[in-house]
Amino acid sequence: MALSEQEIIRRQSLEELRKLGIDPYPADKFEVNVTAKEIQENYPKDNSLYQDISIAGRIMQRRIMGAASFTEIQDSTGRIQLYFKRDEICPEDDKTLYNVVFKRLLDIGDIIGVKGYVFITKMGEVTIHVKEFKILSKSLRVLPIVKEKDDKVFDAFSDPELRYRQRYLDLIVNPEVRDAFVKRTVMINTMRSFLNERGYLEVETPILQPLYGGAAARPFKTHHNTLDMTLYLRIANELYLKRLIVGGFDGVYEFSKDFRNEGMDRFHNPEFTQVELYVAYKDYEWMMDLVEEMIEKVALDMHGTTKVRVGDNLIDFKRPWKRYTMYEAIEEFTGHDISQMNEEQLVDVATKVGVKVDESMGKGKLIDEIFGETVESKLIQPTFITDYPVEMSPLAKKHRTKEGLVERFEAIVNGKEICNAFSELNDPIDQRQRFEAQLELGKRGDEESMVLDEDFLRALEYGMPPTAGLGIGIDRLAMIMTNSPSIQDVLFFPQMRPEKKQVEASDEDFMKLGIPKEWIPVIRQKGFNTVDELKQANPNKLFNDLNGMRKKLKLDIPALKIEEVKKWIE
RNA sequence: GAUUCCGUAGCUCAGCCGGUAGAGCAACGGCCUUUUAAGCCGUGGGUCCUGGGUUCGAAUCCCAGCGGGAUCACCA
Repeated sequence: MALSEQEIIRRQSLEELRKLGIDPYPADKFEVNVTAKEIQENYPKDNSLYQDISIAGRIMQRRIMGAASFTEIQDSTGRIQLYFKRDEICPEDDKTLYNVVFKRLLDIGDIIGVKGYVFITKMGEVTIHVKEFKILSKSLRVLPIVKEKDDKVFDAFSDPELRYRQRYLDLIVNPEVRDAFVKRTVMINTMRSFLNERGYLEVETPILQPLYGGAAARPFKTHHNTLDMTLYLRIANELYLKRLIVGGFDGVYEFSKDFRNEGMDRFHNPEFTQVELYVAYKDYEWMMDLVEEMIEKVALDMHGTTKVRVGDNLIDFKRPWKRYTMYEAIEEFTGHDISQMNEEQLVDVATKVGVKVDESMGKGKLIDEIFGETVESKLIQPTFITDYPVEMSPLAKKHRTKEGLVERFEAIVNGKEICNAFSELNDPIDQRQRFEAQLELGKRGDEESMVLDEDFLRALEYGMPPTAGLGIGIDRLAMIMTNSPSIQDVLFFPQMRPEKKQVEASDEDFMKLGIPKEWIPVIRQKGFNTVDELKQANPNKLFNDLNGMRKKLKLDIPALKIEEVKKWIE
């Protein structure tokens, strides 16, 4: 890859440092005894603090004025200004360390360690007066420079493609990105300790599964060589966790990466995270209480309040949340009471509210579609929707009193589902029939219908206690809790198409054609990266272009002759 | 997968009624010993995403491709 002018200069600086006996990548540790944040917070309150400090970070800004300079470094906690004074850095006659190393060979992006003391400048900024500094890592690429004044950001590093492909850069340059990810971890930690406090066991179950189950989705398929068999990446871990309940655990949970081979958009990434929880001897009513309590606690731990701003909405997670049955919700938002309707009447309502109806849709699917079309996006404040049609919920227990429904709920926040839970179906004979009904749906053309898992049925036949189960979409919840409009903002490395890798000929390949070494950079500069590309060039044009570049770059090498050029590409 | 918008210097962007490119920041050379997206003077830096086409001439117009965003479909 051809280097840009600035990259070449940085590599030259690197060499110069080495010539001066400075290792740009030293091996020894650099002891840090304070962070930028600690200084910013505590020094203004007590000016006797931090008079002998050692701190390290990345240079983010430099203002050089003759014999004194200000530099900002950034560590993992934030930024702080450094004050460099020539005669302090270089007390003797030799001013190289300041004039050459600091002023010329150091760049924005380099990582340095400094020792000194803290003071406040005339402008009122907490600053470290540097007594000595050490280069800890030389940066060879130019950092995008984001500047800020009065809360206005200049030259923001905002190109989504660059930000997602080079998340490390995004994290260096955009502090709010870093915050969102820290908050995501706070969220997960809160949930984990909430569940641990209740005595539930965190477990791990297979990601590679011979049968995929527990949800309705298309899987990723892979192959195990030794066993010579197809394996699937899990789309959920439900069926394995329930096997553990059969095995005698009272409560198990798993934070799991699941994989679904479906479309990608701002709410979907092919791999995503869920937490699933199963608790024996409980039901879905009990689980609703748990969800409310846990999510309220998440909001409090993350924001110190139950109220969270998400886009234009202020969402309040304070308990208790609203609860509707699905039929009530549909009636409230559409005026249609569908609770007693048959398939034909449902098709009629669905069509009226704008659902595209097709052959493969059963009664349950129709109700689900009507709900999705008319209700879901209108539920902004946390709301539980309960009692779903049995056809849509092959793993949920039949409702204790309502025919055709199951004991299931979803929590909807900001118009999106964040969790799904039920009283788990533990009747093995009913479960077998439900799987068989799924197979029927599959035959009708539903690509996401579930497959029959014989071992799971065998486990149920041994007997599973009544159990409440829950799945929470961690990424969705993180989006809401961090006010992120896209799932890509809460995943460090969202899925992307791979970058195009350019094939390039080596210097040797070009030299084999008889091209003098000093001309190779010129050829690359002209955009010829492979021998083939070069051979396809018109020799006269190539000859002209190369000599033109020689002139433009004022190269001190003899001009090419047309015969030479022709010989290369014959 | 469909529709639509976008792809110019390291970054953010202008130029797009066709005549081989500009600004700010960053870089380089000066001046400046507490500055504040520092300032001032000067300099350099570009396969204008790729490939075709139209044209005397394309960053600019047309077509195709690649990459990305948004919306829709599937889904969490």
